[in-house]
Amino acid sequence: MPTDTFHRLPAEKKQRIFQAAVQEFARCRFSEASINQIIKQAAIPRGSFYQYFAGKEDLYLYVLQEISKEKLDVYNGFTSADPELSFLEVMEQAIPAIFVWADEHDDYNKIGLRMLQDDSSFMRETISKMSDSIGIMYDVIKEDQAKGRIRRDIEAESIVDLLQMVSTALLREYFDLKDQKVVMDKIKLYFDILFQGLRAKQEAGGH
Amino acid sequence: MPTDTFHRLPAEKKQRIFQAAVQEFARCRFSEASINQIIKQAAIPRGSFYQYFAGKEDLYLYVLQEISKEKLDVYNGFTSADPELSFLEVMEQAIPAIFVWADEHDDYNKIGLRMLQDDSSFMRETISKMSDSIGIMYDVIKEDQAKGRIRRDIEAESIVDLLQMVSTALLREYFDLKDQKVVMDKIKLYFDILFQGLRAKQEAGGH
DNA sequence: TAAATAAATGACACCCTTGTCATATAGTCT
DNA sequence: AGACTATATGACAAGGGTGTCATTTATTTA
Repeated sequence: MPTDTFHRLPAEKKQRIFQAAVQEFARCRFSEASINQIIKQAAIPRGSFYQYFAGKEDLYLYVLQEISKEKLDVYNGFTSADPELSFLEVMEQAIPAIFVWADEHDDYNKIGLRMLQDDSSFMRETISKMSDSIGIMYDVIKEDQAKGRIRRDIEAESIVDLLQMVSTALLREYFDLKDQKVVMDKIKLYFDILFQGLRAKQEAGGH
Repeated sequence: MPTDTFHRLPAEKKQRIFQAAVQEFARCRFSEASINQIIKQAAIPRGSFYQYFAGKEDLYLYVLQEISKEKLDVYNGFTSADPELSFLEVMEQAIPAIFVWADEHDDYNKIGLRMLQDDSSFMRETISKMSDSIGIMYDVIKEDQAKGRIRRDIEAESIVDLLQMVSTALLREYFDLKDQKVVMDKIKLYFDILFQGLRAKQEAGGH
């Protein structure tokens, strides 16, 4: 919750500060991010910063909030696809698209990864408050389980958790590694293994 | 490579410094670890530290080296098991044991996890130099593939990579979370899914 | 226009960390 | 003991970061 003063600022200045913050939070973890760097980059004096934000936490939450607004649209785009497709099919289609999108928002995704690298109590709380957007997956998975497309002996919650684990690790590599093509291949392969492990067993062994 | 002076130190003092370093590197990432804290904890004066080590990197590598020595014995214990068991069976048996061992070496494992949280160039180099111990798994997996117990359409390298990904994520949770029993259950379940996805398809659908 | 309210600004005090270095102390060798 | 080498030690300078506050500059309101 930035100050009223901040909200009253001309859009250009607000944007300049937002950009500087995004850049800094993408550069390094929250705990290591420096207000000094941000105000230097945004070209605002030290005193002004504290007139706009209570501190680093305040700015960070503002940045996340702004990014969430943009992200929401993208999520909606994926979920409102053909409802006849199974969860696994949707995922198979969505994964490349998600990574393409991630490519175009390098800074935002870096911030997301940095969140996972930081284990301060502030970040734990922040992360736990953010993980709402995944809820959408549950229903689709449960439906597939009802239709006998996905193993019923595993809770949908666990499936989401495992998929998230692997996704996160892959996303991390995607940004760390030079050769992103290699990671794309990994993604296809590893999800194939996971899906194979998740698929309900067929009566007759189809080959 | 600590100084000769350090090596000539009485064992008790060396141990005191090592312990203090382990504690600090378990407390936080390398980049955030403070020499000040270490010398305070080890109760040695500032000047002495720089008489023993070139700097933080030097101390860190020394600590890793000492830990590696201890770790090696444990790895050997696991790998010299019954050679008749398949890789998946060995893993299923080893996983609980590994986590029990991890429990007893909380500090060392925290250090390991902190390594993954740190993406300085120093840490990247250090990590890449350390990942030798996994090589043992390849052979076992390849053998299982030859025997038709594991899918042949996936390279052993990839399998190790995927298993490591999930293991790392689980290990992280294991130490972050209060309720470690929950994570143990996750471990069983997720590896079950992975193994299911890795298992070579049988001709007739058993059950 | 004068008074009052809002915003901008940067010097300052304070905290933490790192690496160095001159000096003091201990140990060894002739 | 005298000389010479090996250790120990903590004060210090330098660098970076944070939050505050008295003061200046705009803006608005009466």
